[in-house]
Amino acid sequence: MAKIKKLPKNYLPSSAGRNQSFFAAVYDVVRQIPKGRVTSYGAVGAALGAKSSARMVGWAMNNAHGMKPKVPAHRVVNSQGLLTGKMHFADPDQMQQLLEKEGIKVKDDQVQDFKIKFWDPAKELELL
DNA sequence: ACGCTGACTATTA
DNA sequence: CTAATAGCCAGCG
Repeated sequence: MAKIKKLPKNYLPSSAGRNQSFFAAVYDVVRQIPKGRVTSYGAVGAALGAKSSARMVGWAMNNAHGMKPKVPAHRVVNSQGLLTGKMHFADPDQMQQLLEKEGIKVKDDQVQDFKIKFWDPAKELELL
């Protein structure tokens, strides 16, 4: 796997061909999260080589609202499997509803079987 | 340019 | 178990 260190400026998304920003990479990864799976901010960051920048990932999600390519931010939860960012959705309950609709059980803002539903981009996209 | 903020995480008490 | 703290780094005023 090509190791990406600290988000090089010349990071080129799959087809964008344009060095957007750290967010482009984040969105790209988040969009690839399979239906019925979830991942964590730290995992996404780790896949980008910025494992310590989980906040940046979350912050990127904040910017993801209104993105043309829909970003399934509801599939991204914190390391505990908690829907910490649900409050940032148009409707707080939307996040849980979407997850449950995809077959993910959510109880009290917590993803059930989180370790089973967890999708690690760094591992699944190792060939990227 | 400087300081504050934040959809986080891991560590320590 | 919960609470507090430090590390992290890109935006924004």
